[in-house]
Amino acid sequence: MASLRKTERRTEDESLVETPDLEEFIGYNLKRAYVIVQADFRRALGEDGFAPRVFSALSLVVQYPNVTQSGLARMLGIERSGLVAIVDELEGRGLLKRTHVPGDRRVQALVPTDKGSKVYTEARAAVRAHEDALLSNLSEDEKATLMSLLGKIRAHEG
Amino acid sequence: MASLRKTERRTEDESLVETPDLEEFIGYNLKRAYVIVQADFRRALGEDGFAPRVFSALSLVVQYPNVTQSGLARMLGIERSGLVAIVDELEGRGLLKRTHVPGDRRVQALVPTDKGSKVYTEARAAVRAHEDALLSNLSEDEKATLMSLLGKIRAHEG
DNA sequence: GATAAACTGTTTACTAGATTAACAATATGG
DNA sequence: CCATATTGTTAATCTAGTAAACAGTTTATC
Repeated sequence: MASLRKTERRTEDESLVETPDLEEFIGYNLKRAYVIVQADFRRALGEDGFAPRVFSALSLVVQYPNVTQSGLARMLGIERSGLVAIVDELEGRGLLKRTHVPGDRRVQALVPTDKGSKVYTEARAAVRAHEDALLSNLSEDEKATLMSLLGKIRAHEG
Repeated sequence: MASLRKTERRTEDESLVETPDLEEFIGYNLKRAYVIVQADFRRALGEDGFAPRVFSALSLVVQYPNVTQSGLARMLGIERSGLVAIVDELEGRGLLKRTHVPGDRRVQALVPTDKGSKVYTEARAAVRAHEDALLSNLSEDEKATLMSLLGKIRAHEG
């Protein structure tokens, strides 16, 4: 009998079928995994929680107070124009303020409110809990490895 | 001096800043990595290449000829309604045919045309080349590990 | 065999996320 | 001073995807 390539297998009826090409592709697997994590994120944060990108923006504003919108967009890897709605939402919910900066009248630095910092800390705990639960079938080592490998892909940023 | 948690570091001006929380989250890293791979996929396949999801659909139709649209949607993890446009595109480009099945007048099985099979094989080569190039900083072992870890996340599918 | 329930492909309406191009206000570098 | 660049913003557009409804058809149940 001819040897089988590792991507081939026998089906119930003994016809020869390769395992789907798709499963060989990192991109496809990345997408499918991302969809799962993202859906669970939303489920975990509930009705009036944050969308992932809003959470990300708040996170950076809390950790880098006085960041400008341009700077924040750059960090998030999105366009300035796309950030406006996100900042509008966070400002509308009273979680940050657009403040202007003495030396440059173009920029408005983003500063978290007290409520923003508090809400962020709670949301972060919820996100951590969601990831811990969802990824409970990965060991700490495996999570670290995954991070590191994703980091190698992210090295192509910028 | 107090010890620093591993997420803390000194900045140029010696103020204490944790590394951004965001970077701790699998979801965020997954998303950023996915954006990069997806963008490179489109760049590599060019103007009138396939969008990732159209490529995925064609792949499955070639490997599972006579799959139904419902079945294909299930495999791809999307809604039946969302698949219609994808199949329309592939049929419009002459890469597959909707054919009806003797025993069930509801379903139309999807069959790749000769052109469809040929075009798929070429596209697959292009996608492999894109991934090989983009992920050239990962060893084969690392790629296999990444696949396996993404698979553990995908275990939550269905 | 009648009737209820379920499934298939489809259309329509909608939402989310994102990009591009343009703009006025402002800042910076020859 | 003048050209160039940057900032935040709006408006138009695109893609990917969902949800709800529908007609046609099949399956299950009584």
